[in-house]
Amino acid sequence: MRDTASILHLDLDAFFAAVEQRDKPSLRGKPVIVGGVGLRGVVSTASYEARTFGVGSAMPMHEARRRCPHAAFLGGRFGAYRQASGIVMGLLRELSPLVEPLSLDEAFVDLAAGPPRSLDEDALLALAADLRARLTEATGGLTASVGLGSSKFMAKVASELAKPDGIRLVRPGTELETIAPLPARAIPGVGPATMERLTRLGVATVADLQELSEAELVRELGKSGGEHLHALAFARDDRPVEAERETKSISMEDTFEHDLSDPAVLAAIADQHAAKVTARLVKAGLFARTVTLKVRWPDFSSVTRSRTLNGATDRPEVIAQVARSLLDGLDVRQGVRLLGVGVAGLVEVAQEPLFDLEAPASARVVEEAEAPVSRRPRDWLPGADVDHTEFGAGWVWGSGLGRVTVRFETAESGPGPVRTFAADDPALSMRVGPVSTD
DNA sequence: TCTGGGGTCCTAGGACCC
DNA sequence: TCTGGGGTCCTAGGACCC
Repeated sequence: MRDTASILHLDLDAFFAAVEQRDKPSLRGKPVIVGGVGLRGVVSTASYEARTFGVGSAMPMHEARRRCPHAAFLGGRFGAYRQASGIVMGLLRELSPLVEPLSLDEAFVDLAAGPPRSLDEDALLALAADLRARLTEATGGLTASVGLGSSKFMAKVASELAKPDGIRLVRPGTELETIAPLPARAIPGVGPATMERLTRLGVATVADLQELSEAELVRELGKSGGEHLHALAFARDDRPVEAERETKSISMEDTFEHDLSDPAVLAAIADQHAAKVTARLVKAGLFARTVTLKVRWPDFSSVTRSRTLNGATDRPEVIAQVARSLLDGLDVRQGVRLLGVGVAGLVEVAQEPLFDLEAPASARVVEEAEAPVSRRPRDWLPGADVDHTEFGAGWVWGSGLGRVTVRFETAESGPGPVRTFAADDPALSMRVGPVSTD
């Protein structure tokens, strides 16, 4: 905690949905839901129009469809989100070198670490207003909420209070009165399980939380969680903004449309996951010592099995072999809902066993994992960018029964016409380039 | 026809070592 | 007629975040 509100937290409003509305003029002002479009998908982001129907993040997609059947349901274009995010993070780095991204749509900035500037209230508010205006300009119409406060915690609380499309500064000295009336759930780190425990202790608000001793909270939540929560309840937070955070783990997992119970099929999927994870490992220039296999059962319970090797590796056949052997130790006859492979214990130098003189993973591995797959029906994900030789740029409105329906419009075009094609129409192709589907 | 995917951090028990 | 005590590593599970 410091005596100026010089920590900034920025949160892009309904980010994924907003990018879709920007690039698809016919969806502006309408409910848009981005998420998994399969049987078992969940909502990633709902536009504010969709939120008025009670649709929110992490909600099962079938529930979202029930609540808001007329919404546009899109699969998501991470290339486009990454591009927009990059523009925003670039603007933040112009303010200060100390920028800590939390995700594609969120970051902290330590304004006291930037060039010499006034950090008084008016100057900070002007800076935030200017930032928001430039952000909207640079991203083609996205909006962000900005919070300013004397700590990470207060900046985050402030941006939450500013939503959507606003600015909020919590004046140093007013932290306690700002947070006291908020629900305890508003404190980052208090999720459903912790809130359940707190409710049993009679806690509903942050003010209630302040009545509990640190010892009581430690007894209920453990040492780390209890001490941390007690401090935040009194707005005590001196965590620094950290620009560089090293990667601790890399993983890939997949929930299947239907549970799988064939060991050979599962082993093949484990291999594929291992190859993709290794490709990312190699791309990052890292080597891993621990391989983890994750399985979710039909009842949604899950188990993990891990093995730590003597040396660190970046070879896909090694990681795949370990994943397979971990899978061998599980009885999959009951069915498997999700299979994941991950690596941890990451280091920057190979520590292969000395007797193993083979070179680290070849470029071939990376190419294989990244090579574009041939076009299959499932590539016509709703919302994906396509090109037509005659009609130009458009996006997938829907597909099925060997057909794909496309709306031809772009961010600049205004609402455009809809046409339907055969799914294998050679005139139609997935768009490649910076805004392609990820 | 419930409940994604990519992460981080914490806890707890057992092995192992000095 | 027993059982010390830290520190570290590994494994497994769980809470939480976006």
